[in-house]
Amino acid sequence: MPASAQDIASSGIAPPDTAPQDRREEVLAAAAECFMRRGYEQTSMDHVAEALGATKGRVYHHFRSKPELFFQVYRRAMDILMQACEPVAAGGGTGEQRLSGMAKAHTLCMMETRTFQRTLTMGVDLYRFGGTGPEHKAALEELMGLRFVYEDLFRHTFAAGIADGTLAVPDPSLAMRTLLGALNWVAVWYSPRPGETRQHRERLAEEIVETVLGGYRAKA
Amino acid sequence: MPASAQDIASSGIAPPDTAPQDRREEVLAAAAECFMRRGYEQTSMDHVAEALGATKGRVYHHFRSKPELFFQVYRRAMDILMQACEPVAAGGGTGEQRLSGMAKAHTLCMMETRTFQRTLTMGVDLYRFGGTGPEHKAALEELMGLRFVYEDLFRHTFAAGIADGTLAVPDPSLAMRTLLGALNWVAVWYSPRPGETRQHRERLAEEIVETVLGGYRAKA
DNA sequence: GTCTATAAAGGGATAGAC
DNA sequence: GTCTATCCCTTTATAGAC
Repeated sequence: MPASAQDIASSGIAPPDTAPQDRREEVLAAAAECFMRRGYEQTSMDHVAEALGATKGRVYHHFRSKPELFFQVYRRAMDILMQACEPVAAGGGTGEQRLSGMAKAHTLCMMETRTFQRTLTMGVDLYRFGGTGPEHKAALEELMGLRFVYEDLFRHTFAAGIADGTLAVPDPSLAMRTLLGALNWVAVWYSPRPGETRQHRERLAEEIVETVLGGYRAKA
Repeated sequence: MPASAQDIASSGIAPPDTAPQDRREEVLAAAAECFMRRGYEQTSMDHVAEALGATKGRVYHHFRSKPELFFQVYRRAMDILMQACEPVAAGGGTGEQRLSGMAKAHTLCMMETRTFQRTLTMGVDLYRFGGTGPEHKAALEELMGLRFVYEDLFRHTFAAGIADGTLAVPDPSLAMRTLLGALNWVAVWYSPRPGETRQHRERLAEEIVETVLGGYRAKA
């Protein structure tokens, strides 16, 4: 890393080797961290700035408002999930194999980008409780649409698995919800251990997926 | 009911047939109602007062602060869950039968006190990450303890089911987390339909429990 | 026991300096 | 591109009237 956030902030100018896109990224990551730790309402723009070692001026330069900042974090979270799961969903194998792979990829996202993913969860509440003004209704609708597309990957894979005989659920839509519920909850209780490696996370993800997909009852 | 909240508020005195404990209950119920409708962060003390047809003076007379009010609501939410599941956990039947009954009871709580339960699970995290001062540390610890006791009901039932051969999971603790994750998520996506009855909810709860406990793979 | 009025603090957003 | 200073509104909490 060429320079810390503090260095950049106190210098007042962006170093030549830091692209404008990356400066914006830094603000976005700081916001995700804050939203996860304190929730949306209790996160102030000052908190986000403080996490950057900067002041509000920098945050407002990159994002018009607090809702705007939240929406961008939400969108990024969705992009991460989609890029992780879509290739698996479109790949080869039985329905069960694809679902298994998607579930593992989803779980790893919950572990490795949990600040973004927790913020994503809050977005649902914001939508349902009307926590932001009606002027943002349209933006929220669009983000909810993204979520629906992602969920559809799972619904369709369930349907494919039923068709090829490798999956058995009474209702693909309900199955998608309970599966994603179990996996999304990982972002609530999981926290990385010191010295943890990618291998450890993959192993844990596999154990989680095996537990959930296999069910809890003893096999007759 | 002898008098409405509005009547009491405008009279300025408590009727002789209303015990002080019940007056406090009314405030608590109003707070719970607000937390259910708007979530914790978006609820102001004025909102609670408004729901009572009163002003803040009344709320602050019974509860020191907003965190105090939150803690009391949290405790009530835990009581609801505990009273629903503890009898089933202590009842008869195989481990699988008890777990099944507990899961159904838990799911019904998620549906019927939806936002209430969401405030419960999400709200504690916000406090744990240190938004409030150390003066609430003790109260917070106690509430976390209640949650642990509740989760233990499920852990122990998993262990019992493994012992009697009706359940099969690699790790009871992990199984508890994925199961409660799937069920807690119901509070995120569920919303009651117009004209919905208790019977509809029970049927849906049973379908959810069957999907989760049975697993998603086709049985060989 | 509840109300009105108000103090004190926090936080969103903007303007203009550098 | 970031900072400082500031406006204005909301919210928590308290003081004292009734």
